Amino acid sequence: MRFHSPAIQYFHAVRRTGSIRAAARVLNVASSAVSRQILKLEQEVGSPLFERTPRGLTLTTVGEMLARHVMNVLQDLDRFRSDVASLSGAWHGTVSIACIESLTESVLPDLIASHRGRARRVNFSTEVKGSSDVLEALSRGEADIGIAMALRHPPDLRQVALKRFRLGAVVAREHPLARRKTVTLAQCLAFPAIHALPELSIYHLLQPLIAQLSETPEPAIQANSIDLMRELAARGVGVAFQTQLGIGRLSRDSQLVFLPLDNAGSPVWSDLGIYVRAERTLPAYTDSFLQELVRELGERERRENAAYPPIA
Amino acid sequence: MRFHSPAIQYFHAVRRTGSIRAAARVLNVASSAVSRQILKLEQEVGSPLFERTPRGLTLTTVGEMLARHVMNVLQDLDRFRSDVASLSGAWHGTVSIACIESLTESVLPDLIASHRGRARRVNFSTEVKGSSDVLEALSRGEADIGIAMALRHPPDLRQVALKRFRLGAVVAREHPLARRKTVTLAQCLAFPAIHALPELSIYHLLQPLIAQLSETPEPAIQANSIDLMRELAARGVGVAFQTQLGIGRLSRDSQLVFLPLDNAGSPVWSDLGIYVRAERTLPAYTDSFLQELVRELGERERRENAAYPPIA
DNA sequence: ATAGCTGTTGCCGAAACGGCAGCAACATGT
DNA sequence: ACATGTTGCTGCCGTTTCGGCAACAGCTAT
Repeated sequence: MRFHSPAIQYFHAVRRTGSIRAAARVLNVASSAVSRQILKLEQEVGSPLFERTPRGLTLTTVGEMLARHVMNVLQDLDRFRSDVASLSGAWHGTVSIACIESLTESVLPDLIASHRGRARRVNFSTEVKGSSDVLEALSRGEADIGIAMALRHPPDLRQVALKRFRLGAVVAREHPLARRKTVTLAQCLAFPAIHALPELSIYHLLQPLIAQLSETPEPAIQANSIDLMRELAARGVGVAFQTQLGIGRLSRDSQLVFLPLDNAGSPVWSDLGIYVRAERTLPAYTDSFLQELVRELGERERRENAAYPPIA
Repeated sequence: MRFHSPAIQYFHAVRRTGSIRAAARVLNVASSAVSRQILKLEQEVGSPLFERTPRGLTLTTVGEMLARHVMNVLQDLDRFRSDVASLSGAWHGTVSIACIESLTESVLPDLIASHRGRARRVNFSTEVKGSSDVLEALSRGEADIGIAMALRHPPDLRQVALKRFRLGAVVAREHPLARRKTVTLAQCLAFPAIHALPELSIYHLLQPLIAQLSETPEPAIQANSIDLMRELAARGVGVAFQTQLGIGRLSRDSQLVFLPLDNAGSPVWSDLGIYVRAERTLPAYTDSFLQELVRELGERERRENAAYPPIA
């Protein structure tokens, strides 16, 4: 099923690989063929699409516009294909997800497992990144669904849902704070703290609050892995900070305790956004998973906010 | 600028014309070429796209799916072209509008005239239809922007805005009712009435209300032209019904009087919707006009509802 | 200088495309 | 009933486009 002109597909490959010869290898054709199609395209558009550098090719402004068009075309072709396939009962395809680390402990594996229980022939491709990288991967068409901290998102992305989770301190069961219901940041920082590095968005949530405190002790440990921070907290090394999403199972085993943060009487929210390319219609199997994802996150938001009601 | 394979464009032409030979005439190619491209497409998709009848070709289910894809591709290509053109300062293109008759008296001509005053090279193509035909033309890709009574719209259309206007009686200045501020339907029907035929949506707004009345006299005149109905009312033939949108200028000249309907103490609303194909990104020049249209209709809605405040 | 990478360009065979004329199937009008 | 107009489809054949091979110039790193 290859109705679109080779120029379109070659251009797409060159954009992804950043090189004509690399694109030719991926496409299993000679590099000269790719080169010629690109030159033909540039002639038809009337303007260069790439800047030629000794190391490869970079998109020009017009090139980026064409890239957007080509992405729309190819993604919609995918959708068409899946529509035709599902007409004859074949419900299969690959859902590509880019998300931040908080989802990997419980939300995402639970959802994927249960979804595959029902739809065996839907495959998944997941990639864990920082929030801004998630959005970028989505913009570049490298993922279908993105889950990231809800920052300002570029206009070519659509925020499907926005869920708020309370940020809290995470400590081992034996920790002195563990018996409390909520904690303030100052109370936490009286103990050794495990802080996120700036590449994690938790850093940007907590930093302004920490800056307001009169006394800011040196962090005992800094890390860029939610997983590592959680395990450190479980071993009693110190107080870590994250949403309860990231410690679901361990919390159930009662090794870890989650204490929602109390910031001068109000909660500290961590906003999670679900994103999709705006100029796109998702294939049915992808949309189906997206709906479940939104529902599940909404359910977790409801449960957690019921378990930890707003501070009066 | 013809990057897309001939198969795509030929298919599009065949879908529009409903015939291979007619498509060939439009495309300035031999019918055999078109026939072969369609056959090739069907072979690649693995399923027939058209049903062959002695009179021409009709889309199959798969064909409609492909038509949707092809429409997305070609409309997005248009947008890409306009994006590239506007990069070099050339802001031109054609805005295609399908709308109901109420807009033709004042709203649309005013807007188009003022828009062309600022952007001389943006052309317009307008087509007046019934509400459901407007939506259908939009779905088929025959128009960019649709304005219609806000009925249930198909899922492939997006309602950009929804504005409510009061339905009222329209009478000549000398009419006995002309001195009133508002009128009830019963009061109107005491006089000869000019009714809309079922093909106009006003019919479907008024019919349920008329059915509730104990006494329903025969309509003096039935018509399917807003324009004609207005002119008849101006000549004192009877009472016509419409929103004030349709009688803007004549009302200013005081030949006609608009009397908002009072239905048991509450207004009778006529909802106007502005629609766009959902799976589509509009070219910049089209979007610009759309914004103005929404703003202008919002402004009229505000002004009219201020002039005729809700019945206490 | 050598080796490795980049994109581009002649040359040539292969594949795709399009035009012409003719086919069968069906509808319409005399 | 017959002629004439459709419709889409199919050999045949020339033209255009595409792709592979090999060679080239430009640049980088060793």
